[in-house]
Amino acid sequence: MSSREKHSQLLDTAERLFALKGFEGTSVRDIADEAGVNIAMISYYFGSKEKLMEALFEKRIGHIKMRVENLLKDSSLSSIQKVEMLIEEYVERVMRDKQFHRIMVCEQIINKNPAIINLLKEIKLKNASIIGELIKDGQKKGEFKKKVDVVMLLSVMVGIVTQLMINHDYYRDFNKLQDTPDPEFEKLLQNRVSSYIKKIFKALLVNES
Amino acid sequence: MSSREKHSQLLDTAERLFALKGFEGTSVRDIADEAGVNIAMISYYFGSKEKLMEALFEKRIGHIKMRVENLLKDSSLSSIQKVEMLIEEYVERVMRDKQFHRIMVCEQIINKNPAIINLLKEIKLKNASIIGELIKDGQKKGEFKKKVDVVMLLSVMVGIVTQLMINHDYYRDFNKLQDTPDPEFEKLLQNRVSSYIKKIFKALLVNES
Amino acid sequence: MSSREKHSQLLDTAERLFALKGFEGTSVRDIADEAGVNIAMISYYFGSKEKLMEALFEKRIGHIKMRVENLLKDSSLSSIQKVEMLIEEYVERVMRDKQFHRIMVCEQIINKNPAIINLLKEIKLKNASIIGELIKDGQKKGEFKKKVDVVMLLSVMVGIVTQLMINHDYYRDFNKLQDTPDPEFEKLLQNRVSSYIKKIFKALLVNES
Amino acid sequence: MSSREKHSQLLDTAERLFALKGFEGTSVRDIADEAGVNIAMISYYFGSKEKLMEALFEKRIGHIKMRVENLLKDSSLSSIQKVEMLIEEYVERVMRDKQFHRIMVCEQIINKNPAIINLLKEIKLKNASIIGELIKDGQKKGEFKKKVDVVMLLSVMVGIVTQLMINHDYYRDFNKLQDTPDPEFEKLLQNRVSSYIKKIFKALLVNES
DNA sequence: CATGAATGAGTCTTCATTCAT
DNA sequence: AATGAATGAAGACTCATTCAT
Repeated sequence: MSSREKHSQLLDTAERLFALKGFEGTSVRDIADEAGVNIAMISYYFGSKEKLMEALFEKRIGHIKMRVENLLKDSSLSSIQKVEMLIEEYVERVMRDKQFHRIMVCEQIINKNPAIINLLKEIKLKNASIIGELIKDGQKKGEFKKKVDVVMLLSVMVGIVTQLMINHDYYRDFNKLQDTPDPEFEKLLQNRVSSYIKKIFKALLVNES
Repeated sequence: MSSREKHSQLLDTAERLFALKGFEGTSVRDIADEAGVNIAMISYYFGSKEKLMEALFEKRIGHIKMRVENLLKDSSLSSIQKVEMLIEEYVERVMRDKQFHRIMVCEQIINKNPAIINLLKEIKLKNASIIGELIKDGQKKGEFKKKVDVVMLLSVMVGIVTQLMINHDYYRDFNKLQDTPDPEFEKLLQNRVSSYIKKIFKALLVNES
Repeated sequence: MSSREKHSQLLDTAERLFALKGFEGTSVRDIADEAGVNIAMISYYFGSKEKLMEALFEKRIGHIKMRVENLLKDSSLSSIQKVEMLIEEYVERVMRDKQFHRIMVCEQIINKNPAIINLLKEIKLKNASIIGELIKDGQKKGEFKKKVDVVMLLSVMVGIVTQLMINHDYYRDFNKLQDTPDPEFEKLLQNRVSSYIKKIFKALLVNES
Repeated sequence: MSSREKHSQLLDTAERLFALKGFEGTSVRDIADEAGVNIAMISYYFGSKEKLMEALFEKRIGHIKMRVENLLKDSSLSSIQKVEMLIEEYVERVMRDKQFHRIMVCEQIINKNPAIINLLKEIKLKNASIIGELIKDGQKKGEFKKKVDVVMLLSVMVGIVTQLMINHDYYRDFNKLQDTPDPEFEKLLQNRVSSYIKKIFKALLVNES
């Protein structure tokens, strides 16, 4: 196993275990053992357990950033179409990176590590401003309502997705979808969540006329 | 300090610290010290740190149960009114018991303690069935749409409230409400969240006609 | 073994091992094992390895303080007699507490622990001022020379005693005193050191007339 | 940086850090980093951390040897003059190589490394025999007293110098010499120490008549 | 019934050294 | 000859729990 591979193996294992047992509930020994790597490598590569966590956030945080630069420029799309694409992308991303999203939720609640808190604050502000731009654009075009609470809107989207990630298995049980194969259920849930959020956003954003 | 008082003091302190630093991040010594109680009392009263957590859940879990028994029977209210009252009550409850709600979110994600997991599953099923009844009632009366995804609906409500609890301070900053006094801001946020969820529920539930 | 005994046993063992292998060269496990005490007791009793060291200093530091309050008041003694008694007492004390004195010398040189550095500075200043008083008294009485460098004088005494403590075995070998029994040699060395320092002090202090 | 330079750089840095933090308190990584040299070089060049220390002693130990070969032969000088020159040289040497002297004192006290202990024993014996010769010479010439305790005499010199090296800053403070520039104070202290030791040696050695 | 004292297992981290290149 | 990467051992310390009183 090469240096790069070990590095990456450690990050992956850490992500899995942090999501499963929490940061404090996971020992560096657990991570090293499961990654098949010497325990000292964690300090060697990352400096400390905390820094390992930060490295994990830095690796994954790009996945959280709204990638809408191109979207914003595309004049062939209506504002609501842009918003819908954004929702789809976000839902897909969270469902794909469930483990990291779980870690992130807990970390926001417990907020101990200042480096991570800052990283998240930064991301949130950036996302809010991007969405804000998109909405202003829609307002100019007369597509969207005049008064829109951006943070509330984002909280709606993020909250719903997060909650359904948490209720993932429970949703399956309650709706008697245990026999649906995993990937199919994932797709189904993802679509439902997407379409729900879109519906909600329409109700909250679009001028009814 | 009497036995009852110590017991209660320990639970309160544990709740505060678990919400602040997480379960694993909080030591029984921290709890005992801050509660002004001998460390051995935690094992003595509750059996173990895990059992203390379970006791906390058992104490607070009533707060999570939807209290709709009376609501359901009241024939003077329309279904949508009942739903709105339910939303208001839930939002108020979460915002009041923020600390416990924080703990609960993390515990659902990390899910290590089976006793708690079962407790939560039970609660969720019960809540879903109660809401299910309410909705069926509304459907019979023709107020609500035919097809309603109950778990999705609950996830929308819970997700939004949770996310705004997490974003509490960030929401304040972003909307330049730092100067609004604490209790006033709490009330404001609570109202906004309530009215948003109500609006969303209407859009998802009510027959447009 | 009672609590007090363990406490004391740890201090004694620590003193022995610190004198033998230095502070950094001694592990808390070494100390605990040799003291026949659980390793966790060191943190439990003292807080940390450093605090254990500080406790050791606080216990022994009284031994270093010049105990001359009574001496100073005694008007039946001449100033030079007082100085001689002081020397005797100091030499005896250092030779008795060799282990601690060894630790102290190293700690002054390496000076890492600020608490100990301050303790030592304080002691040094106090000792210097006490000796200063004694000397001023002798000067008033015309017994001592006008110009006396107090710190230099103390350094002479402390330096000589320390050096002979260090050269203890070597002195024995060089002077072919291997066959002299331990306690006898100790006494002999102590007397020689005392009388040497007295002689030197006389030469440095007393008015030749 | 050439091989020689790295070698030398490592020795210098080690000397500085050992004097500052002690042998055990200094890690090979510290040394290598501060020397700007790869960590592996220490084992590579010297074999081990202990061997590095030994190399340091071998490099510096010449500085400790009394250099009196020429002095002894010079018939134009009186014995007491020779002794005085020797004292001056020694004081100057210690004050110049303070760092190494600090290390040496600690190493004598802790005595863990047998190689170094032997080296020091050898040096001490040699120094004692050289001084012994000088004294015997003075005795033959009738300049010195009959009975002289050589090791005691050396201990007096070494002890005083060492103690003033340790009390360096404290001496400055106590005598309100903080404003005297560094090199000037060094010179001043060196002169005072020299003259004190000379005075003492005279009192102990020279026949009063 | 209540508790101060005690403990062994576990935590993260650092260490000097070695090895493959 | 020289080194970046790697490692097992050891470091100090904290933990939840237990037990004698």
